[in-house]
Amino acid sequence: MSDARDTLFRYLTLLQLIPRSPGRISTPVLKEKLAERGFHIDTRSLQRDLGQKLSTQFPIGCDDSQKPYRWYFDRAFQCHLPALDVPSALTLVLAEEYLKGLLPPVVVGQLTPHFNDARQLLDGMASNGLSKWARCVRAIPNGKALIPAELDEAIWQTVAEALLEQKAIDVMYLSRTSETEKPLTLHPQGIVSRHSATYLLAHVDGFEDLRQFALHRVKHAAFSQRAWQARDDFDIDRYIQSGAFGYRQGPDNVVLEAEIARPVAWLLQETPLSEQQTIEALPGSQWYRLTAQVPDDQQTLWWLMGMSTNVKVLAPSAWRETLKANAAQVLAHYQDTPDTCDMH
Amino acid sequence: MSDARDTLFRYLTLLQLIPRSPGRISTPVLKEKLAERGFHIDTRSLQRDLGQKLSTQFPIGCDDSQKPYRWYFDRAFQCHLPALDVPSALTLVLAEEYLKGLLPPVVVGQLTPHFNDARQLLDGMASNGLSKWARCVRAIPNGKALIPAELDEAIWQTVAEALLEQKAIDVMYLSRTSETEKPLTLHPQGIVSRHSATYLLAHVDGFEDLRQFALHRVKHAAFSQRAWQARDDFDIDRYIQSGAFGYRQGPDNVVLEAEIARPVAWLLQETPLSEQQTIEALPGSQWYRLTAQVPDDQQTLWWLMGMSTNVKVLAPSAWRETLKANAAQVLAHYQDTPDTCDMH
DNA sequence: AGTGCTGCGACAATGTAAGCCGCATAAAGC
DNA sequence: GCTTTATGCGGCTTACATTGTCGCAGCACT
Repeated sequence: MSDARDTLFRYLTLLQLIPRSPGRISTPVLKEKLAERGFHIDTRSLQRDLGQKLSTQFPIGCDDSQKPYRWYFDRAFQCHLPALDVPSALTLVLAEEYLKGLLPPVVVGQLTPHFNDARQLLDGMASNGLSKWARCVRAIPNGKALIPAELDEAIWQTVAEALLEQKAIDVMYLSRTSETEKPLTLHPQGIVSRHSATYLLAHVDGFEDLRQFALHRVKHAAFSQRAWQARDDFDIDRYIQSGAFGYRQGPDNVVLEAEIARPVAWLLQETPLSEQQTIEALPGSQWYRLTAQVPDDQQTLWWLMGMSTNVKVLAPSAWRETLKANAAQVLAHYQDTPDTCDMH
Repeated sequence: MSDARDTLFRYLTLLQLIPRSPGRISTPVLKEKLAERGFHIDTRSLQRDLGQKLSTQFPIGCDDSQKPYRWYFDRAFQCHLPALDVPSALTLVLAEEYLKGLLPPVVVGQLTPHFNDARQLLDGMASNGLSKWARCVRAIPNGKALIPAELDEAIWQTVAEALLEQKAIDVMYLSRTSETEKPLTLHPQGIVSRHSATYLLAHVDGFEDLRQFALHRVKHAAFSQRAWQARDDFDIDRYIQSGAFGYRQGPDNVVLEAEIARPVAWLLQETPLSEQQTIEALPGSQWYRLTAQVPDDQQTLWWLMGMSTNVKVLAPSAWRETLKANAAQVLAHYQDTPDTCDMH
């Protein structure tokens, strides 16, 4: 774009081209990339920019162990333009609280520079006003927080890049059934993060069918020589709804009718089950009548199950039956084995 | 800090001082803030920087309806130094997918410039390689996603700022019980986001006890004249664990023992319930034996309830009894009202 | 040893930044 | 209605910064 001889803008472009610390970029490559963007400058100028101007003002490092020097940004550095405002910073902190329970630590770690920036800003305020933000913001996750699966940082990076740049990858995969590591060549098609585990959707080289690979069972990943095989008919939403992750779901919504206890009524008034939802008080009791259009999926059924005695489902009858059968089965479980092991 | 006469650095500082669009900053104020940071420049230079240099290269606007001109950044603009890498961008997209179901739209909206940045980067890649990132990344939330409560942007901003800068606020609050709006003066102490609703912990002016205020029931908020009342004995974690959000929890962990079905065993092997967890196959069946140290809280109990027939709890006996009683009660519910309304 | 790549110091020509001044405009005060 | 004050803006000048060029020095590879 701009071939304006603006030095400021060239500096900024330069700063944007230097990757964060695990990454590196060499001087000649930088020169080339700058040229691509319309900055045709002499190598010497670039060297001066890096070595004398930028590296004195920014946390920029230089790996001079090999001759085309490699430049990189400090791992923790982050700078936003415009600067973060207070509400945004607080939102970031909240977001981090939530995400820590949802994504593998490494993946959240990918964003630490951003979160650090927010924390720094809030800490800075704290030093004046003494508001200890860390002590006044919490996120309570939805449902039981399982511990996110461990995941190697390099693997996440490789897989993410392969998926987006449409490359095939060679992996060592620890099969769930056989407990042995197998080398595979995969053609990534999608990533699904469910609860606390993250899965790669891909098909194995030479095969046509799509399979799921838990990322934390990938032990090694590298870009492959093989060309990436496309599947243009692939639709991730259709794939998920087809039941691949245990969330089989009818194509249409169903109308849920139920009687709900007062606390549940309050909850649903504030955070509704769906856009179409009505709640009416049932005269002469603490109960309410709920009607809502909800998806016909496992999630909703689980939610109803968790509400246990606080919700009486009236329709659809299939759910009613499922819940009833479930309760009967659970009860049977516990009556089969009487409480001989009571430890009280 | 740096009184280095570096123009680049001054430009950057300047850019950081200009707020995003709802915000505005006037030229004299900018001059003052720059001086605070060690940049003592002539007003004329500042004017030139803004009007001729920056505003041609950046999406910066100027409100010249009143005489000290007011400057602001384009609402959607975001620039990171160093630029986002591909894995980070993908992580941001994933994070947004999750957060959309967890935080009020307005709060997530606070971060849209960040997410936009990521999307832009990925879109840029797509135009080359045609990898439609939007079609290959999904997050499946944990548990039933209720619709996050509506919340006004200005209210979130006011509350966040008040909390962090320790100011009291005047609000109009829609009481849950009386259905009427009441004016209150609050002294914010904390924010808790639970599931899809966000609560302000504060005490009412003149009272000592802490109360929760659902942010979506706050209809109006403004900074108050009154001085903020501190409560230095306040500990948000203790407050939550004391049961304030329906998550009463014993102080100690308990040892959960249970028999679990094969799919659950797989799930827990990948995303454990806790750090201390063992799973052993039970010979001659598809069942496994689980032992885990878990917190004694409602969440865990709910999770067990949701697993229904796939988990048979052996200990602690209190949970066993609870689950059993629950099942009995649910069953009773449905048998009280026989299936006369079956619609099949 | 020769060749090519890279980094670096020096230098001169060019370009630019920034203070200063004066003028124009608009709002506030008398 | 006129002055005062605050701000924006164009132009001028100078000191200073930027940048291409050159020469030299390591270093790797041949």
